[in-house]
Amino acid sequence: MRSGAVEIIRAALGSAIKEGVIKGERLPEIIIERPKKDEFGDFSTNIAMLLAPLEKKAPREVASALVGRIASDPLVEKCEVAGPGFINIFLKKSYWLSILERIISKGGDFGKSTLGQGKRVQVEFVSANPTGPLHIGHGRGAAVGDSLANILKAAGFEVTKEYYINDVGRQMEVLGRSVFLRYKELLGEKIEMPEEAYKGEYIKDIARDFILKFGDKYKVSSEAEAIPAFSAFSGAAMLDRIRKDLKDFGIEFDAWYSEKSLHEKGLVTATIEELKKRGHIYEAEGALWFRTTEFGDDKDRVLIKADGSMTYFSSDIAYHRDKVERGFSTLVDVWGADHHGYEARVRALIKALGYDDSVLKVIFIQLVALLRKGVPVPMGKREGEFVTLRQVMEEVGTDACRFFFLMRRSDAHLDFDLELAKSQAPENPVYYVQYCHARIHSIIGFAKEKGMEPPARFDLKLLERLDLKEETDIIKHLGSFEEVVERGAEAMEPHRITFYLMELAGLFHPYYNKNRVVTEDRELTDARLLLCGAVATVAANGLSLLGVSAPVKM
RNA sequence: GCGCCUGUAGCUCAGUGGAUAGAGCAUCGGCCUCCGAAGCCGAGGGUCGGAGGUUCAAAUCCUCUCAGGCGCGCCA
Repeated sequence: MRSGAVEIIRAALGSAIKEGVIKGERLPEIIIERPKKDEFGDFSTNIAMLLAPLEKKAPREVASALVGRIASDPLVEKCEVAGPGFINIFLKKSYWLSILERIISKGGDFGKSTLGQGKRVQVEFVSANPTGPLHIGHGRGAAVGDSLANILKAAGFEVTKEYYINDVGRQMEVLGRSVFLRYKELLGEKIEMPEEAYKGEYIKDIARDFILKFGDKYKVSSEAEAIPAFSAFSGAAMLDRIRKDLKDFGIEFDAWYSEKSLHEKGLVTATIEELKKRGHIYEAEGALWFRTTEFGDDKDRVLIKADGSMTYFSSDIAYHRDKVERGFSTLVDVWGADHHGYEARVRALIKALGYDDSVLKVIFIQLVALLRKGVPVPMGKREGEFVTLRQVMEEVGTDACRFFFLMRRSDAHLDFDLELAKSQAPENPVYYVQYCHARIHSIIGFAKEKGMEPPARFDLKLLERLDLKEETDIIKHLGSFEEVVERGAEAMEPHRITFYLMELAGLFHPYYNKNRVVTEDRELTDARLLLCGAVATVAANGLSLLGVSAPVKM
C-alpha cells in the first residue's frame, strides 16, 4: 500500500503543478510513513515541509494545495493538514477490508513480493570449523542466516545458502592429532594431551568410531604417518555431526563449499596470480604480501608465509573471488562479531580485483550470554567444555531456541535465559505468538463443531460487520506484514519479523478476551472467523520466516 | 594507541530525520459457571551516556567526549 500512497501523492503533485499552484522545479523524494497515532491518519507524508523552502512558501500553504487533490482519490476517505505541515491521509474502510481478501486468497503466499526481482543472493553462514560441535554462538548465526534467507526468498530474491568448510590447515592437523592421541589412549597407551589439543568429550567419541572402523592398525604409527588419516576421518565425522545438528535445528544448506577444493582446483594460486598481475602483491621479509592498505585496510596482509605455507586469508581471497565471480548480485557473510576486523581486508580483495565491494554485506552476530533464571551460565572453551547448540536445543526445544535467537538485532548482545525459554508462562514470548495461532485454530474448530464453517468466499458486505476499533487495528497491522517483510529483506534484519509477530499476538489476545467470536449472530460470527483466519495465516507465515513452527494445538 | 559495535524505564530491548519516545519482564492491584488463563485488564516508572553542531524538525545525521564489549598475528 505504501507504494500506492506514493502514487496518490505523486498524482496530486502532478495536478498541482499542471495548474500552476506549485512550480515543482525540484521535487523531493516522496516519503510515506505510518504515523504512530490514529488521529494522524493511516499514512502521512512530510512532502509539504520538504517542498516549502523550494517553493518559498509556508509548509502548511503547500500542504493545503495538495490535500484536496489527494482527497479526491477513490481510496482516500479524507486528507488533512496537521501540525507543522504534515499531510495525513485516511483511507477508506473498504480498502482495509480488501486486505483481508488478499490474505484469504493468498494464504501461505501472503507476504511474498517481487521486490528482489529474482536477483541472486548468496547467504553464507555458520561456516564453523569442523573441529568441534556447534556452540550457542553458531546457533544464533544459524538462526539469523536461515531466517534471513527465508525473508529474502519471500521478498523475491533467489537465495543460495552456503556453508564454507575450513577443512585444511593447522586446525585440521590439531584435530587429527587430538583424535590420534585419544585413539592411542583407548588402545591402552598412556598419553599426554598438549595444550593446543582439542579436549572435548567428542574427540574421544570420534576416536572410538575410528577404532570401530580401522581397528588398531595405527597404534604404532608415527604422528606424521597417522595424522593425515586421522584428520580426514575426524573432519568428516565432525562435519557429519554439524550437519546433523543443523538439520535438527531445521536448517539445510544448498551448498557446502570446501576450502580444500579451492586448493585442489588451484584457485588460491590463481587468485594470487591475478592480484600479482594487477600489481597488488609484493615480497618482504621472505613472505608474500597483499597490499590491502591501498583499499582501505589498516595494514597489508600476508598470503604466503616465510615458511612457504599459506595463510588462512589466502584461501579466503580465493573463496571470495569465486563467490563474486559466480555472479551473485549480493553476497551476505554472516560472521561472529569478533571477526569484524576481517571485513576491511575482504572488501580490499573485492576492490583489488576490480569489482564493486558493495556486493558484499557482512552481518555480525554478537555473543550470546546464556542465563539460567537470570544467573549467567559459565561458558569458556578452555577445558573443552562449552555449551553446545545441541544441548540448548534439546533443553528448550528448537522453536524456542530459534525464536530467542531472533528476538534481538543480530549485532546486539543477547541474553538467553534457558528457564524463560522453557517456561510455559505468559512471559515467554515464543508461546505468546504460537499460542495466538493455536488459539485461533481452536476457535475455528469450536465454530465447526457448532456447524459454522467460515465462509468460503470473501464478501465485503459481510466484513463490514467488523466495525470495532480493535478489529480495524488488527486488519491494519495485518496489512503491514508485506511491507515488514520487504523492509526486513532490505535491511537484512530478521528480528523485525519477530517484533511484528509479538505485536500481532499482542493485538489479537486482548481482542479475543474482550469479544466473542462465535455467537448467535451468524453474520458477525462469519466475519470474525474470517478475521481470525487471516490472523492465523499471517502468524503462520511470519513464524515460518523465522523457522519456527505454528502449532494448531499446544 | 588505532578501528568496529553498543549506551533508550529497575532489567532485557524496539524505535525507516518527524507530531506527547514504546514493548516485554520485574513490582503492585484485579479477571476463569462463558470460543484455550501458554491469556486478559489496571497502576507507577525516562536528563534517549554527556557536550556541541546541521535541520523547520535529532534517540536517529556530523564532531568531540565518557563508559562497556570486541578486534588490531607470517593464528585459524
